[in-house]
Amino acid sequence: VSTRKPRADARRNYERLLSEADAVFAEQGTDASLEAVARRAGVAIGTLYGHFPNRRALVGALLRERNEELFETGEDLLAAPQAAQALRRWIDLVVTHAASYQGLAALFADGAEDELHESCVRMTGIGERLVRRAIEAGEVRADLTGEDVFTLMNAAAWTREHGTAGQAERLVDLTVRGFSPPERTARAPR
Amino acid sequence: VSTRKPRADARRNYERLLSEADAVFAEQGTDASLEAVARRAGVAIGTLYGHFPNRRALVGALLRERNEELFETGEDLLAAPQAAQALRRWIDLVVTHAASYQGLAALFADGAEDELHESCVRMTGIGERLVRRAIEAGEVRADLTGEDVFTLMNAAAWTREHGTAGQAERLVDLTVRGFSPPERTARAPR
DNA sequence: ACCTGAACACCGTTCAAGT
DNA sequence: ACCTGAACACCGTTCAAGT
Repeated sequence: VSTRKPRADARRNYERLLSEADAVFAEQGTDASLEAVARRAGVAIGTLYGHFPNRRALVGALLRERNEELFETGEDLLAAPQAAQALRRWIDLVVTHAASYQGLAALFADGAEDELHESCVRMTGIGERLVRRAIEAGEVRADLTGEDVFTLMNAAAWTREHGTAGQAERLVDLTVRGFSPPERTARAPR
Repeated sequence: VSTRKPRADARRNYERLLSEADAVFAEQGTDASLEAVARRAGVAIGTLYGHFPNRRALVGALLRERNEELFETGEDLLAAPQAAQALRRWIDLVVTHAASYQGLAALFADGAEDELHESCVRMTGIGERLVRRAIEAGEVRADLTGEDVFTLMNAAAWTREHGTAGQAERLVDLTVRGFSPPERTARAPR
């Protein structure tokens, strides 16, 4: 349903809304007043709703742009030599990224048939592949799932929002330690 | 600054506000409309504010009553035979308890000089003693702190709110596994 | 095709007036 | 000493009217 040539002012308003939303959400979190976003973008509130039917749509459009780089790094990590380390690095990256807007973790976790949900799916996909690789390398326990990783990332991002970065890092440290496979009973002699 | 004899209607309003707040928060979370609470309690909104200057105060008063049993169980756990198991049980109890009102984890984590904060302090206190005992028994790593436990409890409670109970349990499982002390290098012969 | 902004509903919080 | 409820500020969301 894409029109080929959006009106020039519409395109400009769309862009300004996105860039002001980025600034406002970074300052005040994703619960910030949408009226404030419209005001700062210099348009009426109805214009904002014309482009984005709800808050999730606005955040979703915002992340589509912001996430490109993150996803590329994620793909690269799939080729990194140490599977478990790569997984850990991915977790740290996403947690840091998610903490850029306060409230984002909740939007991720709540889910809906959304563009925002698309971001989650892509994130989960990369996480799942990283997990599978680490399992095959015997570097994490065999029952670890992509969902476990998704859960941890959201929980840690939320902890960053509502606590210190240190607490969040510590949570990730401890949980990732729990990823390790059970102790081997005996080591084969050489 | 406590008056000895509060007026009978004031006392009744206070109680009704507490009990309706419990119901409303259980249904709609701690972000629920305070007007709705007042309405259901049959008092004007100003009466609610007269008794509780803000939302945190209302939740705090609510928890003071609700937590008594929890804290008693916590004290009992300090005498349980297996230190690490007791710690784990404590975590599960608090997570379940905290999940009774959606949004409670955020109120816990955000902190302030509050009655609500008092509940957190008592919770943290019990957690710290359970951790110390488990460290002394050599059942968890020596660098584990009460704050780690507090962080995990909040993160897991939040996960329960914004996901499934299964995800939250899994997060606790994995993290608690990370509590374990590093593998012993050798076992002393008998 | 898009934008405007008034309109409606709802809420948090305060406070002058009552009893 | 406590309660009432109007008042103010603010926000989300819709939609008829404009261009």
